[in-house]
Amino acid sequence: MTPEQLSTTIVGALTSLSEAGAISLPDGVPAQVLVERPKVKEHGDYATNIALQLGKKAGKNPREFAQLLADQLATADGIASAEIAGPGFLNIRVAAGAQGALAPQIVAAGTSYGTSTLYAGQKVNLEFVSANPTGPIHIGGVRWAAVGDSLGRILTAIGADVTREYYFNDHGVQIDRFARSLLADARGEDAPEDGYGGQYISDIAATVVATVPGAADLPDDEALETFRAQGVDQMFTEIKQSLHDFGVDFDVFFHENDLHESGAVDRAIARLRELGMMYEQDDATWLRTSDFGDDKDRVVIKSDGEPAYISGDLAYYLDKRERGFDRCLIMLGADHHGYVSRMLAMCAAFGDTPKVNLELLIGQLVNLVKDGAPLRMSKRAGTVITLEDLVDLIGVDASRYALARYSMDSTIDLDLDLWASQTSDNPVYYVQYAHARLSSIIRNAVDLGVTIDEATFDPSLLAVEQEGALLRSLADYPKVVARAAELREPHRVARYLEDTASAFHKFYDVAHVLPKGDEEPTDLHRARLMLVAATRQVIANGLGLLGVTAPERM
RNA sequence: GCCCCCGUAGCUCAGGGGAUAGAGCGCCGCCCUCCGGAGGCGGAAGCGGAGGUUCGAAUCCUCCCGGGGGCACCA
Repeated sequence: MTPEQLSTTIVGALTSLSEAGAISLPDGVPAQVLVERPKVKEHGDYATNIALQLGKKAGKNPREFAQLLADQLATADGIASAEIAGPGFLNIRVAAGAQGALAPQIVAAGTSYGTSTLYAGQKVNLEFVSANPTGPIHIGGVRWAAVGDSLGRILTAIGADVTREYYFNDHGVQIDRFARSLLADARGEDAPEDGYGGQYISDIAATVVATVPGAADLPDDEALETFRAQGVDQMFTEIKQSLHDFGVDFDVFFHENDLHESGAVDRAIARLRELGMMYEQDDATWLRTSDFGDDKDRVVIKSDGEPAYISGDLAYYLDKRERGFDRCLIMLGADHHGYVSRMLAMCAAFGDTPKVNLELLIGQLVNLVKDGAPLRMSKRAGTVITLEDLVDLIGVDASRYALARYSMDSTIDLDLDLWASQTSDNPVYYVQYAHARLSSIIRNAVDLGVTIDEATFDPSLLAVEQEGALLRSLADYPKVVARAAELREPHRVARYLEDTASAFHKFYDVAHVLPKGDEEPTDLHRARLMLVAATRQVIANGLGLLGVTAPERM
């Protein structure tokens, strides 16, 4: 009995009551009802507020309505009891057998447990990181790498066809500054005033010189072009490698340059012109974004005839839509939130639906704390902490978990001493430890001759309170995944895993799974082992969605 | 000045309009003849403030006070 099944059961009961004329629902019987887990265990396994919601509409007081529903539910399969509480809550207890039946289902489903078809057939483009190749990925980008990749996994789990995309800005003045910085370094000159600093500039400059001997001695124009092309290439290779080592692989690296060279920018502008969304003023060409909620209109072609930055965004968005993406998601840092309204307006100007065809996910910044003080300087980049710095300090698993564990709406302070601790308590180890412990039990079971078999499994044996609690936690998983996907909130998966790990430890504390000493394996041992196997599967699946390893041993 | 995010336990953060607001860390006190004590149990401790909507608000709305980040014919 999962919450979804319970919801269906309640809908069935409402239907019966309605058909029997016991209640009259002006709006009809709802397709599903909210079933939640009470905070207080005395309130039962599940609770629903449906009587509070429908009572008034049905012309009855909520408690009276709840009583009718409770009586009807009492006859339903899998329901042990239904009691009215407070103003009209219905507290429901599920029969032990109905609850335990989930365990073998999870084991049979394996890695597919928790997946669904909510987004089946939807093509989703997920753009994240997209850092300029002028330096290593810094801590802000790392958050999007962790969260974005996890979100991609979660959306895939609900059936979406996800493309991870990195918008590679190789077009503008940032790149020029980068090239000039490299050249200056290679020539032993001071870095340009507006240039990039840090050891990595020297490293890359040296690599360029090694690849193209004499590059620094070329005439300025040629030298700059060589350092630009080679440097961007080097930097980008490095970025891809670090992301790959971080477990993040993109399907598409999209070059901004291509938009300009292919005429895509011109086409996008022409399209908007046809739609009547453009006008000329002060020798510039403007897009009417203020018609769609933006503060003011935006210049698309500057008075000098050059395209403004937004022109690339227009073309890029149109390109994604033409590639067949129903939903374009873009993850940006809080320092870019100013773009949101103009981007959504741009989407509307094309005749699309903002927040459906185009969604901008804004995430807040990350501060790192070590030894109680903010950590700012990188060994290699000098100015900011990089992805490699973070991985060196706490490892890939802890990095990904730590960054994905918090709501993106929160500015977070990561205590590196906590996340680096491998022997002390630390949320990622708490969850991984549970997985290792579960794996260990399963290993030992083999030695002791305890086997799980769906045919002989008796769900009613899982009657201890902690077993029920753990089963209910496992039953929550599909909904947690669906909700994390729909809200674009991967942190829900991490929090769920912590709750489930806790439920497991509580179970483990009171229920011995394997035979002690010379004891012969019993049905109870086998039933509990089934629960252990199901729990291990769920935790492994959840960690997989976060891109964190599920260790068999630690 | 305008816009976005945040303000919940000593710290870092969860909390789909529901009942007695949770977790980890830290602090105090307990629990190992047996499957991994990297665990479990108990305790102290909290929704920035004021109004409003609602049967019911940490959650929705308004204002105020704090903190962070943005407001180019830059990219």
